[in-house]
Amino acid sequence: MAKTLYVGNLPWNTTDTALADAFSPHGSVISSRIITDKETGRSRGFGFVEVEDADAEKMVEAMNGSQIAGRQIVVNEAKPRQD
DNA sequence: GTTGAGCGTT
Repeated sequence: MAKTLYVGNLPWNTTDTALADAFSPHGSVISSRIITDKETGRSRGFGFVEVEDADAEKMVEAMNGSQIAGRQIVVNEAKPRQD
């Protein structure tokens, strides 16, 4: 089982690996992805991190308001994209 | 070489 976490307010140079590296010590990270613009190919400044269901709540509590690359980030449970 | 609220693709 896994849950998707929405991560916003990320620096432009943040990568999916940086997200996984930042969330890994706080719980089990299944996968991580940074959303990039389809037209420009550049980072949109936010991404998604898939983590274990049991750790999802802890990840949000631990990482929400935290800082990545010197910038404060926003962490929430992502809206269900598909049922 | 820019920007800053917002929820993504196979």
